[in-house]
Amino acid sequence: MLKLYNTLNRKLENFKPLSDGIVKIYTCGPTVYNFQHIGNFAAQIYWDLLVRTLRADGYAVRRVLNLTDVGHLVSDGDEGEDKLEKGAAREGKSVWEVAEFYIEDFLKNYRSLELSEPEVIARATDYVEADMRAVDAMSANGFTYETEDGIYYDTSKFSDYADFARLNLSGLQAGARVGFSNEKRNASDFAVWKFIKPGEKHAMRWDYLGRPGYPGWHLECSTIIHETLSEPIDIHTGGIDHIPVHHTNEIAQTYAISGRELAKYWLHCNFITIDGEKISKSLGNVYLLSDLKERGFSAMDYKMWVLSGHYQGERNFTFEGLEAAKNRRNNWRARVAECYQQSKKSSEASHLGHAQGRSPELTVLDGSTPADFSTTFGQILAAVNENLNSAEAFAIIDNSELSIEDWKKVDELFGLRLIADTPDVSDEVYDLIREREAVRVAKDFARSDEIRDELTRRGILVRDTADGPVWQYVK
RNA sequence: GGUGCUGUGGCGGAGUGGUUACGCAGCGGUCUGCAAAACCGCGUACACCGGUUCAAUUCCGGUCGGCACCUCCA
Repeated sequence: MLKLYNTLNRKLENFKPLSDGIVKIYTCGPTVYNFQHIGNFAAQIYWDLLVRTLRADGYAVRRVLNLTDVGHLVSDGDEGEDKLEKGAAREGKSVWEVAEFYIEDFLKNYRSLELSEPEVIARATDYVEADMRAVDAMSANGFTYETEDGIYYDTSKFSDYADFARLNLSGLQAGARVGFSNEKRNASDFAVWKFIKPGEKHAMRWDYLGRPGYPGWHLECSTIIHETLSEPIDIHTGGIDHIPVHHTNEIAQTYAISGRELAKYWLHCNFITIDGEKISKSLGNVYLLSDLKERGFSAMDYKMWVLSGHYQGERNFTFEGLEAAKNRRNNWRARVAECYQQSKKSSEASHLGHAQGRSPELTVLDGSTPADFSTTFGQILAAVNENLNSAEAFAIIDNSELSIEDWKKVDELFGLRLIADTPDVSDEVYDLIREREAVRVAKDFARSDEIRDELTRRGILVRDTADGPVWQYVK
């Protein structure tokens, strides 16, 4: 039974899909005006684990990921800059080109992390017509009002507005920013559509209500869910920073559009810090996956690090920690290589007739359904079912004997490319290993070392053990 | 000010009312032509102060830290 921590009621709950066997998930994706750093990808890794766990549990998953390619203002002051516009100015490109470039980069990195592809990747700009219909609906239902600079959501019309984030609206009032639209009726009101004033620069613009404008900052998620999955959905994921504003507003919008609940379960991941500090440009600690690669760490090493902790915990990234994750993964790969050698050994043994008289894997089938969680992989899956506790699952992997079939399942569950990155070696290499052992036993150490060097050149490390030589890939 | 998260051995990081988490690194040993690895063993962690309890790292209260969000942000 899968258990998840639901932000909706701040409790660990047993997961039950809205309709049997199918799980609808929406993930808040990146804003594509810059490179995504490793913290952004940590979130994607956690949500990928969620999807893979659900699939391992036998559910069909339908997931939508959005890409925010509509520019939004940097600040909510009237003269704020648009991030995409800013990026475009910086790079001498059009806003559309900027979005395209960073979407490509995001997807490239996303795939390098072996993250399962969402069924729908929705670009916000493809849903602007739908945004307009959404605003129409909210207005028709009496949730909006118009000001000089846009259409606003009247949060006082949604009595549950503060519930999700447990907001203290009067406190919000006190802290309200001065100089913000004085036409707003409530401090928590927000724009669902913004008008572009005459003379104002804004490359992305759409005509609506007889004037140019663009959708509000939070609208796309409500709209995309409405159009693709249709609310209510099972699970909505995002970062903890989304709780107070973005997700609160999504819930409010969806209620105003259809009167329905948006999602049954809300999962929020915590942030990672780097060397104990927030990831920020001013601190100069914004690492990209490409930066890690330059230091000799693969995307899989990073993923291994992310999965060695928990999505709700505050993680502290250090290169020392990454090194540990990398070593651990390499050790697992050596174990995969050992599986090949075991099966090779036993097939050779049986070829020589040594294994006669007993069938090696005598499985007793009594026709009953096997108790999934009693197997080695079952224990691993059970750990992950406890609110995605991959750290616990990793400890089980460390302490259990895994067959090659188990490793395959582990790869399916975590997407760590353990097998793909650890192919069995060729017969030629096996011959070399055998030859080396033969000459070594004959005490021809010169020839033996020569062969070892040759194997090293091919990336193969051979260790001499009491049970004969064992190979693994050079780390 | 508001909302949360968090404080575990050198580092990372789970978990639990009484039993070894785990990984990485380190140390000692075995093995070994060499090498590397492997294997075995080792560290008596749970911020502090109280309370509950036969027993608390694990529950309750307080204290002191650290961090994030509240403004686009995973």
